[in-house]
Amino acid sequence: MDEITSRRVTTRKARARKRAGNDPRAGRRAERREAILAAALEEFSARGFAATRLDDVARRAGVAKGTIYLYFRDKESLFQELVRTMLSPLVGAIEAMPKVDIPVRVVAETFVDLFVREIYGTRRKDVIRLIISEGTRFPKLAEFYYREVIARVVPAMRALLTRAVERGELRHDALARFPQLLVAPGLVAILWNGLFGRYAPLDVRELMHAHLDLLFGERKAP
Amino acid sequence: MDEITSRRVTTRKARARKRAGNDPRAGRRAERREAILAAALEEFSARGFAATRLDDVARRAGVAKGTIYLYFRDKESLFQELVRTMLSPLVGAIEAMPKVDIPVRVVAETFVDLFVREIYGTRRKDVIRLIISEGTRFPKLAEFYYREVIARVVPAMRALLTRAVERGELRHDALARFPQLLVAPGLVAILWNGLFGRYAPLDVRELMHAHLDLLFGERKAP
Amino acid sequence: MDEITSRRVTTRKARARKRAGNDPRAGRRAERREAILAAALEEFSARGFAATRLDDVARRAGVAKGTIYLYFRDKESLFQELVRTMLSPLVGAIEAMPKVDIPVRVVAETFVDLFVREIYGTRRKDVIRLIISEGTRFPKLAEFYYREVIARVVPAMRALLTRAVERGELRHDALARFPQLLVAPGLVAILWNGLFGRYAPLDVRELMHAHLDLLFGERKAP
Amino acid sequence: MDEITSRRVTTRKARARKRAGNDPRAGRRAERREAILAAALEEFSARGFAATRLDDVARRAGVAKGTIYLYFRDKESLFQELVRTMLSPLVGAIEAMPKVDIPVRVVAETFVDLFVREIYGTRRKDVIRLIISEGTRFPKLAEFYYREVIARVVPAMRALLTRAVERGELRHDALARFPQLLVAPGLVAILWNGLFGRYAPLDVRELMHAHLDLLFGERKAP
DNA sequence: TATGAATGAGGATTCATTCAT
DNA sequence: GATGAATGAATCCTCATTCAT
Repeated sequence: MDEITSRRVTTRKARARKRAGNDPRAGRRAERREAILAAALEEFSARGFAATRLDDVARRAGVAKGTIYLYFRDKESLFQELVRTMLSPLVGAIEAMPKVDIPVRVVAETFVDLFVREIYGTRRKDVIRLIISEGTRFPKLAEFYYREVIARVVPAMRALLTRAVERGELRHDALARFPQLLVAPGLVAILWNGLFGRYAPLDVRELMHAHLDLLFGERKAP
Repeated sequence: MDEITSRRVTTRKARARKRAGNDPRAGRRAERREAILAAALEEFSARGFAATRLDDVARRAGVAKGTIYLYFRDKESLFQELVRTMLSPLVGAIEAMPKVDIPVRVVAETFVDLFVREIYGTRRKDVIRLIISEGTRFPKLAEFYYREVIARVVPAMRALLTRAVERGELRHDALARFPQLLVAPGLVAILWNGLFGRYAPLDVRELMHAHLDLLFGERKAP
Repeated sequence: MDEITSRRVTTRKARARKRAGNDPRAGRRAERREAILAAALEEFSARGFAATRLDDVARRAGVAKGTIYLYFRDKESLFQELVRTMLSPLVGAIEAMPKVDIPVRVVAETFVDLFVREIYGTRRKDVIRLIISEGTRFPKLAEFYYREVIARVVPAMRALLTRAVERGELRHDALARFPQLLVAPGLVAILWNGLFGRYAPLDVRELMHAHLDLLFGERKAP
Repeated sequence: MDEITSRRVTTRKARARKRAGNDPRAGRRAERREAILAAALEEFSARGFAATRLDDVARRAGVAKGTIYLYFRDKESLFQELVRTMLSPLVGAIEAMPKVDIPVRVVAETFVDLFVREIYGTRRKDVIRLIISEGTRFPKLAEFYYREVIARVVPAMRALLTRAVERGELRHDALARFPQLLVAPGLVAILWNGLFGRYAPLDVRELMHAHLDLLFGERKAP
């Protein structure tokens, strides 16, 4: 992760002030950083990494071109920090996943809801799309995503599902072997709507619940 | 689609010869075109549209940079023709899909096999990845793909599945409402292996059959 | 030379206090100015005028970047004042050169010693190097150096040497016509050690005395 | 020297043609290279490395900005090749220096003439100035110059002079110990005229002969 | 047709200078 | 006075596209 960290553009004095919690500039600083990241997300999502002009990011963020370089080493670093920043809350959420045994259908529904609410319903959806689109050219990014998200979520899901199999709640071990099958439709929905949304929008929630119906049988209430 | 057609840069004389079917240069021409397209696929897949240099495409194809422009209007046109060329055989195959009723499990397995063999097992996988990665920036391409592939496959699948529901072969209409659920794992496998293959390769065939098991219950033979 | 003078950025009040000789901030001000000039010498010497960043000068001087502008109009002005400041004591020393006639060998040795001690042995050596390196791009600076140093030293030397010729102390008028011949080896030593010192350091003192031996014949004591 | 070599921007075919000696483009290529180098010398001499704009070099050479990059990797490489190209004939000349013993005064005069004609009287003078000005920032260049020129000339001179001392032609070993003393005035002339030429031009030939007079006593013919 | 040298618009990055705090 | 964040002009370099050969 070493390279995915912003330069600290602060002097000793400023840092002292910040430690004391009374730096009036810290807030403004954070704000600008946010603005740049938001603008970057917008632009990178619309055009991809290579075709995005930092000029446009700056304009959209309402800062001068040079200002971006006060907050991020370079274009690549901005991109990587964007992804990292957007995903780290998710990492936190994953840590907090239930360890006790819960009916598998409940687990699945919780997971689906989490996905719909926290990813599909937010700009994180765009970040996922960016990782998919640019991951090949940013192996470091793919690795970060794998390590911080995938390598935590998949085993956790697998453990839950394996115990469900053992308890006889699931007929097959298919889902336990391939927890990816649970999210697959969610990812497809993200991609589909990005590409074909204008011709035939796909309702994620409907899609996901149809998916759960297939896996676990009809549910009672919608 | 007007723009997704290559300029034919041929003289009147050449065209006359070609009509007579005795142009010794026609084969050579087709060969070069193939070489350029093959090189383009390689480069675009590895780097994405914007980061690909026509210089590299030319070198890989064994032609001069200027030669590309004798076969394709510009970089964008090369990209679009690449996708179109790679997908058109698929479009043909889809046209030939069975109209009579066949047991749904057989349909699904045939479909999965087709996907694994004709897409996952070929460079078409890379084309799919390109559409996913670059589709946002090439709405015309997304539209082409939607019209020529999606808009034909999805309704055809839906019809087959709907009749299966009517025949009582399927408990739910979930799959009929969202035929996307059938391919979702296949797409995820393509993306997963592209991004995380080095850390944790995913076996498509296994994944897809586990998926079918979930949808239709355990099968007999592998 | 108008531009080779620092702006005095002082308020009326401050100036009043200073006139009264009781400004506690005057010392502090001079100190900072020194610090900036020292840092500037270091940086300009190492990187040349164009490649020097004021950021680095500020950091090295322990002040903020903006502070430099409270003491110097701009980068160019800082550079010019640096040279001027470093050379002015030299100008003073030159004024005090002996007018009476002294044996020429003694004059030469005094001159050589002065050069070694006051130029070669100090940071002034770096200033000379800077004038040589950047003089072309700063005609004003070259002119200042010519007017304040060269145009005083050379005629003075010439006068001394001419009288030595008249007194029969020197066989030729060569040295009188070209007093530059006396310092030439000194300059070469400065440049040589700057460029090739790491491969083959040149001992100035040895070099200069060998030079004097050539001009005047072997001396008695080292 | 590895890095001081231009990229070969030629294909296999082109190189084959060149080997056959019938490439009609080779001449044009060499011409352009010359034009760029000439323009670069002009600009680098006038402004120094950092302050020179490749835009200006291109304009002066009558080529487009991008063309420079077909001949030189980057600005630094252009600079280094410029120096190398200008000095290599000199290196050849040095190799051809007399090994047999010749009266020392003749050696010195030959050397001085060579200097005046081949360096002072040509653009090589500017290259020397560039090495002096920029050498600190281009250690590789200083090293190249040291290795290819200095490390050959100085020992050769020293050998000649040492033998002259042994033959009793020279009273001191001063010159043998410091052959630099022979060229020192030449370098000073280069620098002097670059800086103060407009106020007080220095005649190299006169200066050098005055210098020789000092070293060896009055000469017969001018 | 094929070539590849040449072009120049475009975009990332740097850094002197300004100015609100 | 002092600070250092912000600015944006300036410049290097890349690469799609053209065109003479």
